[in-house]
Amino acid sequence: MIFMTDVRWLTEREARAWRGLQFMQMRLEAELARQLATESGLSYPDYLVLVALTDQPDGRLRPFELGDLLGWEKSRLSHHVARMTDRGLVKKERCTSDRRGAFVAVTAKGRREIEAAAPGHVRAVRELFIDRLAPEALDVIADSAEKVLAEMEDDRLRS
Amino acid sequence: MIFMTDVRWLTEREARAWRGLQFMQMRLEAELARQLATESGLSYPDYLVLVALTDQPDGRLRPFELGDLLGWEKSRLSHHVARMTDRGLVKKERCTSDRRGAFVAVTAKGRREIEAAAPGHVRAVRELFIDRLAPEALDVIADSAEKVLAEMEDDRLRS
DNA sequence: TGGAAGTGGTTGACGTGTCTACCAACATAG
DNA sequence: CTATGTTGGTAGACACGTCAACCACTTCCA
Repeated sequence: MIFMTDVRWLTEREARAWRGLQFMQMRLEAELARQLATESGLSYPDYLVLVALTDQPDGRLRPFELGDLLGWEKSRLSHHVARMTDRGLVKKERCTSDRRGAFVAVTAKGRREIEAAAPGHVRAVRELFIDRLAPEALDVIADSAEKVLAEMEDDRLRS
Repeated sequence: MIFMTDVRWLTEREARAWRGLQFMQMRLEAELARQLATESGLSYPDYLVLVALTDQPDGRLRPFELGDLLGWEKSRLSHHVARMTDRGLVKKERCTSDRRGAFVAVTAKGRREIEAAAPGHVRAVRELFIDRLAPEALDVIADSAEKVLAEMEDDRLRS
């Protein structure tokens, strides 16, 4: 039986990291979303989908591959792809090898829009985040993220 | 005129930090939200609101103060408080000194629910994040977040 | 003092994300 | 071959977040 007194509350030092991270992330996402929305017709999720698709040689992916790449659940992906299809940014194609399946493919319009949006987005990521931190700090952040993600993955497999 | 060739794309080192951070944050938020939802009746936003209110001596705040504390826009706050009011977690009170204004106050039920939810949430934050990183890494993260946030604030004031 | 500008807060419409349930096709063990 | 479980994907209901418009009150200054 676990009692409340067993809880190890966060120390001031720990809380500073946790709250800081939460706040930074919230502000960064909001600012980047705003920037994308005003300088292009894309939302941040749209952008991520189009990056993943245009990284492929044939500009298309099976939905489950795209979902794994982005870390999205299949339902979310399905909804989002439907909205993007309505706006003509992507289209669906039949999959001949598995009749359940499909492909999500970037359209010409999708390519035009992401090529227009990418420079401004990358510039914003630099100005807001990358160029404000020392390379060593970026390495610590990258190492930390990989560690945390790897251990979450371990947990998932063990359960 | 800015040409695409002027864009300084992210180096592999920079992209590792940026993508890692994004992914970690996404997974952490999802996992914490899931944990809160299953072990209590609260969503993550509910939790944040209740923490802010119960931190106050009188358990209440003006909506704009609460919004500043959480970094939320007033519209978001208004919507969320309305939903929480419907569920009896908070209630609104009149503000006598400014007749436009109001207070958002925790109810007894709200207190009970957050006291029940907090230990599990803090335990999850520790298990998923805090306890998996060295204190020095946490300090670097805290410093980085404060730097990024401070410079965003500077930008905001300058513009 | 009266009107314009600013502040506190709400609302509605709409895009987004999650959960649950569901259908169709595949894989495979008997 | 067929029953059973698994995988790929969709659909609806609902919670959440943003934007723009709005109302009510306050502030301030001509």
